[in-house]
Amino acid sequence: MTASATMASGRQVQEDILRAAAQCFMDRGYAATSIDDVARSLGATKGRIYHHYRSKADLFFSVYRYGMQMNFDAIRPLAESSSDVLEKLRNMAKTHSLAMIRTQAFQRCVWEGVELLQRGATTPEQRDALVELQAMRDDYAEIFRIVLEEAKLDGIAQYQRSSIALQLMFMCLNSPLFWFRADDGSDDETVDRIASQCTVFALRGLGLKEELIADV
Amino acid sequence: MTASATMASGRQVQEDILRAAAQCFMDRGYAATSIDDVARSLGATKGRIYHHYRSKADLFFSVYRYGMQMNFDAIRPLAESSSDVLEKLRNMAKTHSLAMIRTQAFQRCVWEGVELLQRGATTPEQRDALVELQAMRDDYAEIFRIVLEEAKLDGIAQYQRSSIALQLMFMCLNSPLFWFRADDGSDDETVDRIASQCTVFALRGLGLKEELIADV
DNA sequence: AAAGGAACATACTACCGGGTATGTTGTCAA
DNA sequence: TTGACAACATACCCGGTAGTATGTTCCTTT
Repeated sequence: MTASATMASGRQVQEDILRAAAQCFMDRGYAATSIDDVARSLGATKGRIYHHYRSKADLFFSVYRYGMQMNFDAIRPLAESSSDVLEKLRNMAKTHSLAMIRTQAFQRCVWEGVELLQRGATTPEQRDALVELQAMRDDYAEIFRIVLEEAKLDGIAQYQRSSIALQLMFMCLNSPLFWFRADDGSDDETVDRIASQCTVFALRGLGLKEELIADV
Repeated sequence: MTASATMASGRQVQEDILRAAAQCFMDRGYAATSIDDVARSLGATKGRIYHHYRSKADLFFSVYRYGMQMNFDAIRPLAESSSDVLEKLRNMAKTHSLAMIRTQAFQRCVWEGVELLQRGATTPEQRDALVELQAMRDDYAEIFRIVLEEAKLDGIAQYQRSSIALQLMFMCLNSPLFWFRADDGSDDETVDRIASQCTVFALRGLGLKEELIADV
């Protein structure tokens, strides 16, 4: 009983740290965030964090992984559903955009993690960790790419280079990451409207006809 | 003669520093870039840079301003032309996207500058400088917004909230900033094709009919 | 109840990077 | 020719930060 309570609170502590870290990394960026910042936002000190994570990079990577895991959990059931391509594409796009808003801090860390790899991650171990996370992210994008190609074959979507089309679609769906502020109008209604407009824009961009998008 | 030569080389030196700084800031981000990095990439030392710029922030802001100036120079003549709305919108969008690719390093700094302001810029003076630059950027976006609203009134474009539509359009046009690599296929042909696809995607997203986009 | 360890806090080190103070060299004007 | 200044390079200072080493407290297990 006490053991399970301890374990549960142990997990809770980890999640608290991840959440605080995600927020700090979003607010100031990876390089400009100090471990002390994260600890202070928890009302704690370094010791707390270094007890659970080996380094600043390790903490950041955990945030990255956690964010990607949430994305997979949200999208995989939709991708594996038996809906037709159109329905699948619309659902996945909308769900992804909603996830970007709802888990903004984590997804901003994912974004910066991608940039960290594009640049030169310092140590080789960090590079290895980033490469693995990047592979996770590529797998996620691959789910969308497959649906996209199928939509193109069905004549629903039209685009030239599929890699660029994928990038552009994600740019639209991810867009709220960069300008959405959680404090102003963060009721579900508003959030849904924002995600809708982003999704419609993305699907239009992919060449979907207006009547196929109307109810998004 | 020698005086003008000195002045000219003086300007050249400034531009060299700005270019090197833009590249470094793009490669590693503002916080992770040291003045020594910039100096080293110039085959020089700190002294060279601090002789021309008062601080790291000042250097960064100069890169920001220089990048925005290039954007204005490219877009203003188009916005002031007597073309109809459709032609104006297409030209401006395509030109902007091309500029993002061609002056990538500077535009990445503009992007990060916007983020720096959204976050809390340290000193008040830095904040003031960033606010002024942000105003410059808002003025630039305003040029596009006006054309957009006109296009909507003409029934050419369709969207809900114009602020979000503007964001989404820029996200698409700016997209190459984040995945384009200058080293691979950087011939004009390829660059033009990329900008085209981004522009088509953006215009579609804004609700333009297919026949109005065909020749972009 | 005693020992061992989990879960931290505190105190410290080492280094890096922004900024400055000072030295050096070439150029130009009087 | 000389002094003054531009255009740097060199040497140095110092604050901040990642990481570590060492307490301290409480809980759990036997």
